[in-house]
Parts: sequence; structure tokens; C-alpha cells
Amino acid sequence: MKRNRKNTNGFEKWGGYMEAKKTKLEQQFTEKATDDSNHVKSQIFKGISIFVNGYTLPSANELKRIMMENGGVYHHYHRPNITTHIIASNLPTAKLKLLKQFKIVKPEWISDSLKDGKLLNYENYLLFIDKPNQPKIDFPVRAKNASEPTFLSEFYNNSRLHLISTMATTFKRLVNDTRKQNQTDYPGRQRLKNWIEQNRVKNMLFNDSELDNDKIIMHIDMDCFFVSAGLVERPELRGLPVAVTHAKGNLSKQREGVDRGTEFNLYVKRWRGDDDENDEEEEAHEIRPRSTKRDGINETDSMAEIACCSYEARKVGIKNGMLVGRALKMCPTLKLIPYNFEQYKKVAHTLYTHILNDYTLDVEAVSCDELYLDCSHILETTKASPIELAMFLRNEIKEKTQCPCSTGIGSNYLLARLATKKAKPDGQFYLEPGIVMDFMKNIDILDVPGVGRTLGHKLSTLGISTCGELSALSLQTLQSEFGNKTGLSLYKHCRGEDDRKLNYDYKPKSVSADVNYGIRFQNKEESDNFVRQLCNEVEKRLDDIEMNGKTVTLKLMIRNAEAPKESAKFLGHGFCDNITKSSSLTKSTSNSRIIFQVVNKIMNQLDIDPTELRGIGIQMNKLESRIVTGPGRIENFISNMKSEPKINHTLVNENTDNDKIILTKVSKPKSHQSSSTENINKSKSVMDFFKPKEDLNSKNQLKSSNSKSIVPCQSLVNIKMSQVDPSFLDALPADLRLKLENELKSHENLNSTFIENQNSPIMEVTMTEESSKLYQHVQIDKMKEFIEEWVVTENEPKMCDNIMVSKYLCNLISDAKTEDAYEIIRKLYRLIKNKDDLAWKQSYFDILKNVQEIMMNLYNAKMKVETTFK
DNA sequence: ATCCTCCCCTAC
DNA sequence: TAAGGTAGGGGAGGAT
Repeated sequence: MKRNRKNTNGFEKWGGYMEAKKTKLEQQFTEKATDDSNHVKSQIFKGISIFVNGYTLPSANELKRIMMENGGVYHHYHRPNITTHIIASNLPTAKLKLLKQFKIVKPEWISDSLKDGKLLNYENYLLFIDKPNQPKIDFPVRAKNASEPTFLSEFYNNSRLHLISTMATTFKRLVNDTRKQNQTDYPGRQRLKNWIEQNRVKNMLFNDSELDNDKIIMHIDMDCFFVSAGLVERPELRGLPVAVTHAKGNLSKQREGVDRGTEFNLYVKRWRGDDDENDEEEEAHEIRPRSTKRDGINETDSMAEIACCSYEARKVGIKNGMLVGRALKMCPTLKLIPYNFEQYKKVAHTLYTHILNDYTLDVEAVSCDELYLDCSHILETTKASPIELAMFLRNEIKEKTQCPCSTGIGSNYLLARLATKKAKPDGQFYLEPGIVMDFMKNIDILDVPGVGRTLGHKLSTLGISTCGELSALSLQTLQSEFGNKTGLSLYKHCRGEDDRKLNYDYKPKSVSADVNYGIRFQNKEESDNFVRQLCNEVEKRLDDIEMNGKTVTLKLMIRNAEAPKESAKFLGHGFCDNITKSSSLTKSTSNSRIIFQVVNKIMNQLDIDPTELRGIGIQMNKLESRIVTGPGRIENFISNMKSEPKINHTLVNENTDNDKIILTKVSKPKSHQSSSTENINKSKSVMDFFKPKEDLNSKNQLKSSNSKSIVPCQSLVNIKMSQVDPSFLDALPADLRLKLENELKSHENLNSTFIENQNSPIMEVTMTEESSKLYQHVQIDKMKEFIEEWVVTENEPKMCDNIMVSKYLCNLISDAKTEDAYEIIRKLYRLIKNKDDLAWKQSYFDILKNVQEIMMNLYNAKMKVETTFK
């Protein structure tokens, strides 16, 4: 079955498209069933049509086959009036509530019926017994995969790699922000000075020769960070072999479709290369054994990864990244402790603020537990020796965080880093210039930063395993072997030379969101929904840093044809083929809809089978900051809205009218005199809600602004502080309130903005992140109050208010506050029904359309609300 | 020469 | 069961 879909001109035709698609697919099903009529084995499921929701056993594909062969019908989409049964093994509560009125049956109903050769009573297989107040799931809760709407956030909440990555960014930004504050007082330096005065003679650490003109770089690295932070609250485990992991050491369950042996062999084959030539080379040079992390794992060993292990565990050969099953074989007494993300954040924050506030701003953040600092100023002002600084600083960090760290000191980046390796655990090491040559000779090539598995192996095939051996190769040899840049840095680094500068100034070059875990989709709907969520995530991250991206890159992991259907690791990606494809826009954006459109085009062009997907990543490159020129961000946003980027890529059909995505056009005429000026005092818009009702001041301001352009719909830019209802401000969180106040203040003098009212009955929700965030935090009751006032007092609905309400409701739904949204829609319906006005009814349908779209995206179901005014 | 895309590698 | 993310550097090879 092809998934090529016609261009749909954005999303406004989504509903119609869905209908068409349903019919098409069902037609195909019937045709297929007819074609395969010689395979029909029975009519057990005559009259039954099923829709499979979520992950099931047997799989949806299997169930489809069973239905086809036995007289039943399989629906790719849930069709409330046609689908007779929904098949599911588990449903999240939100989904459950929505689908409550339908027959939701466990897949065993199908398999048992098939086994017995007759249709069994589905009532014995209901997923839950409908007790009105508390639907109870009669099934053990199973792990979620990415087809569930809550998967993404749960995954991010539990992913150590995601945490590591986001924390690194967080602290790079913290350094940036702190440096801007221009602080001049460093109390730590004074403490160090005092300590030196009291202890120098006793320490005998001072050495005149250490005071030279070289730059002094210090590298600080917490010792086995996750373990140390975890042991703060479990001191009884100190001194024991400890590892941090998700697993509890249980044996892994045997699952259908898993073949660890086959999967592991594929990895080994890819890693070794397939040709004999390589094998000969390896023997000739006595290559050190290369192990995959799957070594020593059998069918039931735990496949969880060890994120971090204590030095006691390392002594017996356990390493970070090793699988729990194997580690337990090496050390059956290994203590497994769970993650404690909050604690890691706390410790890391303490570490950073201590150094930044008390010692220096010349810090390069590497990660949550690792940083470089330029000691020049500290040493100059305190007259301390590098070792004294290291001892003192390490001691303070240990006191503050209760976690040990190690520090290395050297004249450059590389030497500082290598010194730390030597210092560990819980120590310090100053790699003095005089000993660098000797020191480097014996450094293992794999300890050089930048030399990993692949480069290390390649070097070992050349018979090289230490820096000393590497330094025998000429620059030319290295460059022809590894490329110009890689060759040059190998040449320098093995000699202890490194001219990289500490980078204090963090400027992101790309933003991405990847998930390569839990990706198991039954159909294109599920994968689309998930991709949409990833696009939203990317948009959020771009907005966080106030940047837009100009190139979209899609990264896919697809099950390799030879790989077992199910991965060895539970919900893992298994052995995959990787695909990367990028597409450039004419104008940078952060708009998730545009990103999705691009991504979707690529997906369709690649014709990916959604069931074979194992990983998805979306990346934005060529970042541009949203330059603030002139009046400010909002102004800039409005000018951005005038023309959203066109997609410039061969994949993209030229007929695509991307402008249709944005139906609310904004322009800013220089001296536009509106003909509707006389309406302004009668006209009510959402913004008027922010005004106190009897505020003379605001009336005056409105009058005085009559000379400017006043149009039916004001944008945020037009609101003045004095117009804002104080109770609205109170409803906002403090930080948001401050932001709003500042933005309003900075726009007091701005010209009014004209928002063109579209005649099109179709409305698309496109608001600025700035303004939608504001609405997001309006309390539910406040919003109900507004809606009542709006509908009751307003003659006709305005587009901008429709948009605001839609956006608000969509935000509620995506925040899983579906019930609140439901209540508001009911209220809106009642109000509009009373009003009995065509334009208002249209307004209701427009809003509902947006709501149902997001419902379909998130829950694959519509909200059950009134769809006609009888 | 320099840029772009599609990778791969590395680090935390 | 298990939570295999994310940013940056760079090489190969083709387009400009």
C-alpha cells in the first residue's frame, strides 16, 4: 500500500482528507480481500469490523490478516458509526475517557475466537468494565511506545542522555548569562588568600618555578557523577561497587520476534567490516580485542545500560555503558541504584554557581559535571600556586556538594584534560611544562579526546596504541590517512600541543529532537502524530533560544532487512539502517507546522513503512537569531508573519501554497486611516477584556490614539499598561507577568497594527509564541468569563478572538486538560445557541474544527460535542 | 576555492 | 523489560 498523499495545502483540508482517505483505504481492503479470496479460510468474523488502537499482541498487521482471512473487516481509522469493535491492550486514561462509549476489546478476543473456530462473546474480553465513575483497566499496565500521546514527555523525563544533553546546554547558557552580569567581587579568592597565608609554610606547596607566564588551564570533573550524587542520600553504599541504571537486575522477559544472537552478529559484522582483507591486517598487527557492549549477554540478561559506576565497580572491569546483565556476571554483588535526576541538577548547579560567583567567569561549561577554567586571574590576584588553588577549590566543592571531583592543570586544553585523567579519583595533578614530553609518550591513544572507537581502531591497524608511537608518523601520512584537519590535530595532540581556546561564548548552531527508543507504529497516522509532536518540541527549543532555523534535517532509523522483527533491548531500535535528508527553506522559521510539512514531504518521498521505523530525529540548522532591530521582538515577529518561508527543495511540490498556512495576514501601513474608526468604541475584542470596564484613563488613550490607525482588531502591540486588567495580571505567573509588563512598556509608543480580517470561513491558528504563551496561562475561570462576555456583548465574532479561543483550547488539549476544553466548548455552544446568529455559529464551527484537528492528532478521536445547532 | 548534502564520529 | 539524546566537527563527493 502506498502512502503517497496528495498535497493538501496545509491543514485546513485535513478533515476532508481524512474522510477521503478512510474510504480509499477501505476500498483497498475490500479489493485486497477479493484478490486474496482463495486465502479466505472462514467467515468467523463476518459482520465484525475492527480498529486496532495502539500496540497489541498479536500485532495490528497480524489482526488485519486474521480479519481478512476470516470474513471480517479491518479499519485503518476508527469510524465511530462503522467500526464495531476497538481492539486494544491498554489505553491511557485520556484516550479511555474519549472512547468509553465504544466497545473496546482485548486482542485475545480475536485470537481465541480464531483458535476455537467460532466467534466468542466479546463481553468476556472487554478491556475495562464500565463503571461510570472510575473506568478500571483490567490489564497490567504495560510500557508505552511512541504511539501513545504521553510517550514523548515520559521518555524525556526518564532519559539519562536527554538529561545530560539538556544540562550541558543549560550550564553553557548559565555561564553566558552570568558573564553578562559583570561581577567584580570574587569572595572565594579572598578565602584562598587567607588559607594560603595560614598554611603555606606547613603545606610547602609553593614553588617559585611554577610562576611562569604560560596560561594555566584547569579542568574540573566530578568523579563518577551520577553515583556520587546518588550516594549523597545513600552513604551506606560508599565504598561498594555501585552502578546507576534503570534496571533492577531482573532477568529480561523473552519476547516474541527477538533473536539476540542474530542481532548481535549483525552489529559485530558492521563493526568489523565484511571483507577478509581486514581480518588479515588485524592478525598481522595484533589488534586489541574490540568488544561490543553486547558481549557476554545471553537471551535473558538485562539489556539496561549502566549510566555510571563507582570506582569499586570499575576495579572489577565494569564500565559505563556496559549492559547490566554482563556487569552482574562480573560482579554479582554490584549494587544497582536508580537515577535521581533532581539531585544531579542540584549538585551541578551548586558546582557552577560556586565557581562563577566565587572565583571566575572565565569558565567553559562542557557538561553538568565537567568544566574548564582559565586560572590566570585567580592565580594573579591570590598569588596561589596552581596546586594550592586545586586543593582549595576541590575541598570547597566537596563540602558544598558532598561529591568528590578531580582537577587537572596544564598549559592548554588538552593537557588539562589529560592531567585530570591522571588525577582521578578524588585528586589533582598539575602537568608542568617540563614533564609534558615524557608524560605524553605513554598516553594511550584512546585517552586523547577526539579519538574514539573508530579512530582508535584505525590507528591500531597501523600498529599504534600510544601517543609516543603516533608521534613517529609524519604530518603528511596522518593527513592522507585521516584527512587534513583530523590528521593535523592528531599530529599536534600526540605531542601535547593544542591551540584551541576556551570558549566562554555559547552560540548554538543547531537544534534537534531525536527519539530512537520506543518507536513502534502501526500505521501512518501514529507516525505522523509522533512526528508532529517532535516538530512541536523543536519549535519550543528554537523559541527558547529565540532563534529560527533555515534548514530542516530528518534523521530516520529503519529496521535493517536482516534484523529480527523485535530488538534485543526492550523497545530499542535494534540493528538499523540510517537515513538523513535535509531541505532548505527560503526564510528561517521556528513554526512547527512548516517544519512538519517539510518533514512529511520527505517522509512521503522516501516512502517509509511506518511499522519499520525505529528512530526519528528532526534537526534545524543554519540558525539565525530573531534579530531585534527597532522597536523590539513583537514588531519583528509581526514583520516575520508577513511572509512565511517558502520551502525550497526538489521534494516540495511547487503547487504547495505555504502562505495558506498563515491566514491571518498582518501589515503595518504607515498612515492608514481606518474607515471603521467610528466603530472602535463599540467594537469589542479580546484585548478589551484586559481593560477595566470604567477606566477613564483608557478611554482617553483610545481617543487620543484615534489619530493613529485604529482597526477592528488590535494586536498585543496596541495594549498599554493602563489598559490591562489587574486581575488578569494576577492570574499570570510572576515571570510571565514581568515579561508582559516589560513588553507592554516597551511598546507604549508603537504605532497601531492592522490585522486584515479574512473573508475565508476557514481559520487557522497561528499566533506568536509570545502572545499564545500569555493566553496559555489565563486561568480557566477567567477564560470562561471572557467567553461569556464576548459572546453576549459582541455583535459579531472577530477573527482574532476566534483564533485566541482556538489557540487557548488547543493548548488545553495538548496539556492533557481535555476536560477543561470540553467544558469551555459546551459553554460556548450554549451561549451561541442562545444568540442564534449565523456568523457566531460559523465561529463555533471554526473553533471546533481546530479543536477536533488537535484531538485527532493527539488521540486519534474527536471530542464528543454538539456539531449542529438544532 | 567554497558551499552543500549526507553521512560518520565523538563527547558528555 | 526500559527510557539508545544532542551538539559539534569533519570527510567524501558533487554543485556552483
